[in-house]
Amino acid sequence: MRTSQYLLGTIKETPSDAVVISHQLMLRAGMIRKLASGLYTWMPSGLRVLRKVERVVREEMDRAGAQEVLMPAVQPLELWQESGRADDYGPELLRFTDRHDNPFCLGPTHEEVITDLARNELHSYKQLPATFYQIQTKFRDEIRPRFGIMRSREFVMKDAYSFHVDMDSLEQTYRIMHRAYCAIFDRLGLDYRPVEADTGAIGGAASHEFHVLAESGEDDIAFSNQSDYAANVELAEALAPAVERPAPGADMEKVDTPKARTIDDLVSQFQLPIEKTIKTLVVKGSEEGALVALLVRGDHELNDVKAEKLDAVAAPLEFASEEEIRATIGAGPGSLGPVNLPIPCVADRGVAVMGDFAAGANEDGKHYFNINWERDVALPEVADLRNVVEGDPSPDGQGTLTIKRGIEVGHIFQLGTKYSQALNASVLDENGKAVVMPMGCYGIGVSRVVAAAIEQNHDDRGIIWPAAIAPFQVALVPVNIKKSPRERELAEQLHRELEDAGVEVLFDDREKERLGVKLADTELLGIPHRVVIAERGMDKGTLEYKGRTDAENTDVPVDGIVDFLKEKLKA
RNA sequence: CGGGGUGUAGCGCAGCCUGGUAGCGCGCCUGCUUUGGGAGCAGGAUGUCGGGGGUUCGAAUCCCUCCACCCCGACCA
Repeated sequence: MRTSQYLLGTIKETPSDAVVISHQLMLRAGMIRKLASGLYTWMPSGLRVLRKVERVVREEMDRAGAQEVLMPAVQPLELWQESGRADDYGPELLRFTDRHDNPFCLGPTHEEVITDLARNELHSYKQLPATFYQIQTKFRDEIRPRFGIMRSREFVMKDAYSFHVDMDSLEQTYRIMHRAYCAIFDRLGLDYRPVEADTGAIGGAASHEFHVLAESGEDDIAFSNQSDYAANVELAEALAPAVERPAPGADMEKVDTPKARTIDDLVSQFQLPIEKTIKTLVVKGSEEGALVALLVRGDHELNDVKAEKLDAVAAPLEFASEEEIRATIGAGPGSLGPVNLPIPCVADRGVAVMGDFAAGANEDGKHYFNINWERDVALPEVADLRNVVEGDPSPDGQGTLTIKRGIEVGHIFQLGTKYSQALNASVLDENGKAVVMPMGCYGIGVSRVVAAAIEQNHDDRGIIWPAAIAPFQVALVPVNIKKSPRERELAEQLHRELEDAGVEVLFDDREKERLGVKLADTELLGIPHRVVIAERGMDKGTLEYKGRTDAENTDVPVDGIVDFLKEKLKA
């Protein structure tokens, strides 16, 4: 490929509305352009990367025995009514009608369509298990698209669905898919973790998310430093502390704290250790109008997924307003605590082992210090309520937890019969009896993988592509093709030889650009290998090679360069 | 959806407060020079100042309205 004939589209200045690095670099490198909020055009170099990710995914899905299909992006809303999701999907599902006034939607996912296919095509247990996948454009009308391709409204996804006679078969395929996903992300060259995930409203037996580790990720991932344990922080269990509750020390006292409305105020104004304070969070109860207080240590955070699971607490979790709190407790937020609290209360496991701690007195501007359970107030129901923090013991008993940010790029799920039941997708088993097929579903955000790869692999000059997904393998850069016929001739010849050898090469044949511009462009685009053709080296019979992450140039003999590069590409 | 912000040349921005016919840098086009890390000089093209309405002799600027885009949204107890 010749740069002079290629829509490179690199830009020097960073567009002002891009906040994450992958978005900035994709725009600057000319990979994408925005059409509207959450909608992007893939430019030539970006599409090359996207296609490479697709290829790896396709190869591994095929290898895992899945069959590729392609379903329509537009779906009859009728199917969604049949599954019951038309009502609970909400405005993320873009709906519209055709000219006959029939309702349709743009597919955010394809459970309904594939299950419809399965009920029409699968009739016998002998056809099972069967796994179908597609790589296709999805649309979700996100409330707030952001971070470029990372959270866009239209995006490319690989979605797969498996059908089974029984749960054993589903589990088996699930394990195969788990392995296939690991193979995919290994090949893509990404630092990732499969983590246990919330099975959410759908229930189901098991679910794993695949996260690419990167600072800009939107999820917190906790994993053990000594075992394979990894889980979304939403899910990671905070074990009960191994220590006993200490015996009470000082007497409880009521203290005037007029200027302490937050834990931070309290800690700084009264020199209290933060681990000796309690936050009292008031949320709506599951019964109409009821409030429930949740207690976590001052330095801990409430985990709303855990809180929501409590019987007494309303789901989804909703915090009480200041007015509601005042009306029932008689004091405002900032002065709440477990002593003399007129509403039910649940304490975090960590709170249950505290002694001589401080909390609000349920009177404005007053706190109790040196509270002790049982002596001053009965110990309420105890539950795991908080987010795990770095250094907590791993829930599997091995090692301690590290927490890192992750970008969710894959999610696999044992669905069970939610959709097959609703759409009546069943087969006859070996006894001639109809069984509703348990299903699995398996997604990879293909376009998001591209952004995640950049988040994880870049420097101040631009993108550093993993070998498997670089848009080009080699950049061929003559210093001054206009002035030097020798350089031009050699460049043309190498270009031919490399292409004949099956190497994907970007030949920078622009006459008007200076060397610096050409080098900066190849670095911004992240091409892994670069060969500079210069008269200076040609006099000695050498070319200059530099890997994208190399500190120094390497001189390579002209007649050995093709083999040299082939060797590099093999590694 | 709530809160905040921004819309001026292809891109990044100034001008707006204090109304008087629109500017800078980059990019683009032409020519000459230059050529080992984002060149120099000279010349040139490009704007419904987001849309609509209003105030005014006169509106990018003031007022109303609509739209688009961006940012933030338990962490406070």
